[in-house]
Amino acid sequence: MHRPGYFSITAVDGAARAALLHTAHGVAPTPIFMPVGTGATVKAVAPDDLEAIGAHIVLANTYHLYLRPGHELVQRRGGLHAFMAWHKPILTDSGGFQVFSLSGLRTILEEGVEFRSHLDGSKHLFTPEKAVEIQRALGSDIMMVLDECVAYGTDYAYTEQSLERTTRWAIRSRKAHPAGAADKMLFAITQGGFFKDLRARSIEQLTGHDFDGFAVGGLSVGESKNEMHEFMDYCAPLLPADKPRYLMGVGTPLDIMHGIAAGIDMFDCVLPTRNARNGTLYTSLGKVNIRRKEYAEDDSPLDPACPCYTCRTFSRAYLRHLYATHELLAYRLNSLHNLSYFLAMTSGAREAILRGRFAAFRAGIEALYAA
RNA sequence: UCCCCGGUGGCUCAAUCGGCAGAGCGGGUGGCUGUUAACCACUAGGUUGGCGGUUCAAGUCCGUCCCGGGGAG
Repeated sequence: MHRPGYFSITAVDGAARAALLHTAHGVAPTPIFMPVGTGATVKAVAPDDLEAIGAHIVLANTYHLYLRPGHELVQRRGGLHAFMAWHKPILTDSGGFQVFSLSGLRTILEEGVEFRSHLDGSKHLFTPEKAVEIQRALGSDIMMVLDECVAYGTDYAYTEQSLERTTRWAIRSRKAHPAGAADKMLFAITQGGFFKDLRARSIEQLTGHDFDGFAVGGLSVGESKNEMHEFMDYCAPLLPADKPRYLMGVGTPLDIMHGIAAGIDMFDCVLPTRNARNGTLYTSLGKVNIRRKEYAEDDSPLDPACPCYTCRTFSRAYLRHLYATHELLAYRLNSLHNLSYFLAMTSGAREAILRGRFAAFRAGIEALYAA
């Protein structure tokens, strides 16, 4: 069976699940890590490299592409897949998080959110309908509803008011893009800050409607690890078991293992790509800061257990040299490796779930990053 | 030989009228979670070319020597 939106669970291990998510551009195995390609590019990495290291879904951003180069321009080029030459699934974020992170330039109204471009100060209005329209024009496979992500520390009253509005916006989004329309999925985003009753209410309201998947938003906004994990554990089981569950913006290897254990299927995070560009690399031996002097004459591969091009071909000494001298190749090789690592880690988790051995797999990852 | 310009952290250079010697880069290290991030932060590092003088106080003013650059002869 192959139809976009179809989500078939193949195996369950504790709360962890292994499944297949069908989209108009192919089937994605979960749990999955989705590299972030905000501006229609996963920074420093070409699509053929992404495919080679096992990426199945790439993220792009409504806010950024709407501002530049413009969603209509992308549509005239045949949509994002053709434009960026990535022919597997694309998930687009709605711009809700950008509205949050650009706070100060924005005003939230019932109708939508009014904001000023960080590029030229021009004024714009995003409504839930507009966000859907933009994402359809981009040709996204998985669209996200416009939501409001409240800052860590937001009080109960505002968080409650905000989550209710996010629910109303989600319902308007679904009306703008009815279930099953045009082979494109639409995911709702649950909110509720750091109040469990509000989290439960948000989930209850949104799961009462026919969305193709459900995301947990509003985590990794400055809270402690313990709080983040506590809320992952709380929210995941409340989400429908037969739909994909997506934890937005998370996270570190430990966070992802925790999420998978809680029953999350999808993750995205800038960490592997941003940290790669900033010199922090994830390996089977733990984190490696390639800037450090101790690697200056280290002829060993970055990660002896990693089959990626970077690790097969270059020494730590060379990678350190490239980074220290600001050579552009450093960004590509480091990004390629970090993405490889995250993708191998999540596909490894999937294999472990299929064999009923996820707990042991998770323990192995946790041992590497024990604080 | 004379004239002019200069000598300050590893490098390139700031420092008002004489008033707590700084920056950028480089060095060492940390951070980064739905990307305004090839970014941000911390830290080490000084006999201000030498010697003497004036002054409450000198990188700064005076004398002298050394070094570098330019010019004249």
